[in-house]
Parts: sequence; C-alpha cells; structure tokens
Amino acid sequence: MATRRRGEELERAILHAAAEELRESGYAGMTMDRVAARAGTNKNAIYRRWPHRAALGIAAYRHLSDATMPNPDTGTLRGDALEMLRQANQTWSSPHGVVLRGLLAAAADDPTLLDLMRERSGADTMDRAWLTMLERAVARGEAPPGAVHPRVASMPMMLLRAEYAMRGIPSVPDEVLIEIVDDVFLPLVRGRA
Amino acid sequence: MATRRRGEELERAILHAAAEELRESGYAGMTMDRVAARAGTNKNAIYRRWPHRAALGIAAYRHLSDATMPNPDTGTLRGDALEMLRQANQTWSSPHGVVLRGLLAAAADDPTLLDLMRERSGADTMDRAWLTMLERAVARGEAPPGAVHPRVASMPMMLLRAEYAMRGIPSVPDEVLIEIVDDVFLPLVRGRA
DNA sequence: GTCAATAAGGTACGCGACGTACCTTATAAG
DNA sequence: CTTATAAGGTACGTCGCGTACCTTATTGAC
Repeated sequence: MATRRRGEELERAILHAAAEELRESGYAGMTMDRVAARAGTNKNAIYRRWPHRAALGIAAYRHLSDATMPNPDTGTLRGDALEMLRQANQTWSSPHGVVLRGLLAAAADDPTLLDLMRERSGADTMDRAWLTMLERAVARGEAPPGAVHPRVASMPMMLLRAEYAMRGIPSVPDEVLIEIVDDVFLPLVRGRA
Repeated sequence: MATRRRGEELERAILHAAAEELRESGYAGMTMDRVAARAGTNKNAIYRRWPHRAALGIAAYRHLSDATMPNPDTGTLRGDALEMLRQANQTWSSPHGVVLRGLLAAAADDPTLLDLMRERSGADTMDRAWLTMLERAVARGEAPPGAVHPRVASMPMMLLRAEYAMRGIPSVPDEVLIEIVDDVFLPLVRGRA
C-alpha cells in the first residue's frame, strides 16, 4: 500500500464498499466485518464515523442510486400519472428497491432512522413532481383547481408503497398501476371539482 | 410441578409466554430463551413446533388481540369512515400496534411470513367492512353505485398504514384522519358517479 | 402390569455478528 | 523535530439463534 488513507478519502472508500455489499447481499446481508475488509480497513474506522450498522447502511444507500427524479410530460394527466407509477415500480422492484425495502424494515421502529431515510430517498421531491403534474393538468383544463392538493398528490405513491408492503417482494403488476390511476386517482381528481 | 405437560397444553403455555414477551418487549425484544424460561420449558419444545422465531412471533400475536372487527353505523358515510379510521388508529398506536409493526418489519422480506401475517391480522375482513359501509351509503342515496369498489374500500386504510410507515411510531393525529376522509375518500366517492 | 414408542427436559455448544477496548504505527501540523 | 490526531491490528465480551445429544417421564398397546 502506497500511503495510508485518511479523512475524506477513507470515508468514500468505506461508503463505496458498503454500497457494493448492499448491492450484492442486501441490507440484511451487509456485515460490518465484510465492509471493513472490502474497504481494506477495519471496523474501528467505520465506528468512528457511524454509530451503528443502520446508519452506515442508510448513508451508503445514496451511493447506490443517482436518484434521478422523473418528470414525465405526456400531454395527459393519465399518461403522466401512469408514467410516474411505472418508473417508481421499476425502481422499487429493482435490486435498489430490495435494498431500500430492507433498510425501511430495519428503520421501522426508530424515528431517527426513518427521518434519515426520508431525506435520502427523496420522497419530498417526489411529492413536488406530482404537484407540478397536477398544476399542468389544471392549466390544460383537464382537472379542477381543487385537485392541486398535497394529499391528492401523494396518494398514488402511498398506495403503491402499501401494495409492496402487503404483498411480498417481486414487483407490482402493471394492471394494479392502471387500477390505481383509473379507479382511484382520476376519479378523485374529478371529484374535487 | 405436578406432572409434565405435553401436546396441546404445553403449546398453549408456550404461546401464552410468547405473547407476554411480545407485550412487554415487542417483537425485537422477544428472545427464544426468555420465552422458554417463562413457559417453564426449554427451547427444544419450541423448535419442535415452530421452525424459527418469526413463526412463533406471528403465532403468538393472535393470542394478544381478540381482533374485534368494528362495524360502525353512524348514519353518514363520513361518520362511518372516520370511526373506522379512528378505531384503526387507536389499535395501531396501542402496544398491540407496536408489536404488529415490529412483526411486519421482520416479515417484510419473506413472502411466506407476510401471508401468515395477513391471515392473522384480519386485513381481508377489514376490507369487507368498508365495502358494506359503502353499500349502506349507496342504499341511502349518499354515494353513487360506482363507489362500491375494492380499491376505494381499501384506500383509506392503506393511507393510514403508509402514514405509520413514513412517520415514526407514536400515533397519527386526528387531523390527518379527517383529511384522509374529507380531502381524499369522500371526493373519490363523489368522483366515481 | 409390563414395555416399547413418543415426547419433554437439561445442558451445552457452534456460530455469526455487533460493538468495544487497547495498543501500535503512520501522517500532518506547528 | 515533536506532538497531536487518525488509521491499523487484534482480540474480546456479549447476545441470541438454532442444533445436538442424552436423560427422564408419560402414554398406549399388548
């Protein structure tokens, strides 16, 4: 080894190693010893930076995903909404999604960790995207002004999340997304006239 | 000890002990050794009946709650819906709810366990209750026939669940329940005319 | 009433994994 | 050049799950 890494550089190496472990084994399979070994360091260096495994897992998660926020503009509210849900469904059923759900499960009983998760997972910017989507629909005369409402905007994603939480892992079928849009979301928008 | 317990009797004793542990320490704090000790037996007797901790936890959960299904009839759809949500909110924020959420988190990555959970937690009968609620509203002329729809019926509970999953533990404030009913559920029912 | 089959009790252990303690060694800063 | 700071090495303590193996009680068949 040329020289001994410290500070920033070492921290990045640890996060990188942790992210790889997450990708390969999920959060449940990510062990501190393996992360340390993979980063070419030891557990001390990790515990000097993060208080416990969960914190490292959450911190490493951002290294896994670029969190590219979709912003579809298909010309119709229905098309936009379906596209948003499909993108989300794809993310959640990908390996990233498996990791994310593992982290959520681990954080479930610790509000501190949940807050960290919300930051990292970009749930807030997601709600923003839905709101601007609704605003565009109102501008087109496709939806009544009353439809621009935070609870309306967040509802479809919440239903999707709940779908994942109830059923097992693999992926939510496309018909369910269509039902969410056609049987729930659009009628709700209409009903808020 | 008078005589050595076996079969049914022993099984009940184990489940009872496990339920007590769940109540006192939640699922995360329920250890096999403590359950065995509390039941006055040893781990063998447990592992001969359940393959692992999670299975015991789920089996013991039913000993904790009587699962009394509410069926309010306040005369208005709004009143019924609010009452349902309030009851659910109370259950979920009680000690039982803490246990339930711990179990859900533990089962999150195992479809087998999730199925067990759904059986035990009576989610299906819950959806039934919402559907009959909607049917009553239709009969009163308070809602259009199109409102009787499984996704409409399950939506409010799903939103409540998601609220718990996102925020931490304690309890969802009543204003949120009111928003779910007034800003989402009722407009949706209206919109399905 | 005797005797096998079955189930419970006792005890110990392997193992994986978290988090900690303590010391040694390199690097940076004054 | 010296001293503070941070990294590396290594070994533990602790918990808790799940298993193995043997001893002891109970039951039911003969």
